[in-house]
Amino acid sequence: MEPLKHDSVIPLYHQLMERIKGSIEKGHWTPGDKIPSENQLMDQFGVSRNTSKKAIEELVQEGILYRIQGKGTFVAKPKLQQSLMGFYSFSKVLKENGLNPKDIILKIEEVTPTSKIREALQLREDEHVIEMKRLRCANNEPYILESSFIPKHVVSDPEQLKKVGEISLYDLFSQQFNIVVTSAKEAFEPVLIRADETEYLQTEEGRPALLLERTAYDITGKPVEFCISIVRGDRCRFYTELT
Amino acid sequence: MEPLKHDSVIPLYHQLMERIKGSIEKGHWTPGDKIPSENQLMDQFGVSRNTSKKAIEELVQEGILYRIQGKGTFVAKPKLQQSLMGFYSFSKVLKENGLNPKDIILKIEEVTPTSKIREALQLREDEHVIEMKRLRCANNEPYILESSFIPKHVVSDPEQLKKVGEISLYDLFSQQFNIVVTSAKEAFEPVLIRADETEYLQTEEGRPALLLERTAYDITGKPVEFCISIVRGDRCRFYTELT
DNA sequence: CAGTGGTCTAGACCACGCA
DNA sequence: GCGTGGTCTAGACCACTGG
Repeated sequence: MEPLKHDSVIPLYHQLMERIKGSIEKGHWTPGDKIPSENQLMDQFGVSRNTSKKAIEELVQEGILYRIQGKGTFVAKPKLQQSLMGFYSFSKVLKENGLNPKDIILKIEEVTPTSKIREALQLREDEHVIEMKRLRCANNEPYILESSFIPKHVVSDPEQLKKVGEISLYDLFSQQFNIVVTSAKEAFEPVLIRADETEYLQTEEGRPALLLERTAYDITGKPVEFCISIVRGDRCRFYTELT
Repeated sequence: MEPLKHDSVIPLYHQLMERIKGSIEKGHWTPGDKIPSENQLMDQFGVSRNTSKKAIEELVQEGILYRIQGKGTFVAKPKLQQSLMGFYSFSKVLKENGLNPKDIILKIEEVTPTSKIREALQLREDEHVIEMKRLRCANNEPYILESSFIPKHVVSDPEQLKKVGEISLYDLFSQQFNIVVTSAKEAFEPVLIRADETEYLQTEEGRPALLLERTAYDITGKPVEFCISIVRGDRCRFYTELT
């Protein structure tokens, strides 16, 4: 391990943060693992304890680590898994109650991205993406029609994507492709159900729906998924709190 | 000013945070004011610079203060005023650009609340509310049709509500009724424009729109406003970030 | 230039979790 | 009892802002 640059314009604690994030990215440490203590980092990188502490505290602030007094510092689960766990990827969507979620994969194929998708995923002109189209159901009723676009270079084996029936897409990213989704941007607007969507969503043309666009980013800030969802308006209600 | 308790179980930086927050609450310092520097706080309260720094940094984290290197530390505006400022009350709604917002007041009158409104505002059976219905425009085009329901007991003089043309409702609450709105809950869902709304929103029946319901709370957690908005779907796009 | 916040060091004592 | 994180001190040098 290279030493930190003590004469750099980049603060030591910031360099140390990058090292720690790097180790998580590379998979040396995974969620739940204990990372070295403040004293160990201090010796290992030749900084004071306050500096190693500051690096850790910032990462705790970012939700990447968590600490337990007397025990140690640990790698946290990606935040998105906390809020987007299991079913939809949208933050606070829910229709109360214990839904029985189920996904039907409609297609998985390599496509040429539209310019909108290419821009969102920051792709070069010639790069392809994998499109996965899913119908997301709860209690065997369709709620969401969703297409995920994933840069081809992040999906080592598209066959693996079929597993999204069993585990969530972001768990799959982390386990199969070694990509941890840590943040996302969303935009949404109300729309009407289109004729070609009625078949899947089992509703009528012109009914209210929400169009949701999400771009998901890995720990380095690189976009790894662009997702377009049509959400049935009669079955979902969205909540937020402002504090 | 009493000294801090150096032998308390409560950390010094935490006590100092309380003192600073207290000074803001009591109005000694108001948004934009410069507060004492780290060195001044250090001398004044008999702590080390790192301790006064930590207190300030925590308050910056909470959004109560902000710092500018070389200039000083300043009191920030309340968070809700940052996100709900001026025009809509919804957090991240915007259609980019410099809108020229304008509200048209359609009516202000005392009404008997529906059970839904009574529940949201936690009212007794016999309590009345003031309804204020507004058409909210930008660049002279209607965007939002909005009804605010306010418990009668918080509005000492309904005439004052007419001022919402000039200042925001929450500024009015604070200045006229001495109520500081500090949090809110929102729920939204896609709907279709109804016939009776077309006249105001200058659009056609059946077009996509967003129905937004917001309950606003004062600093004690008491609900002070329930608001129902119809937002034109073709003119607004909503953004959120998940981090 | 003096004052501010930003970074960093080298110490210290404490409360907590665990063996 | 030892290692952990939590708090705290007393210094230091730096970059930035303003007069």
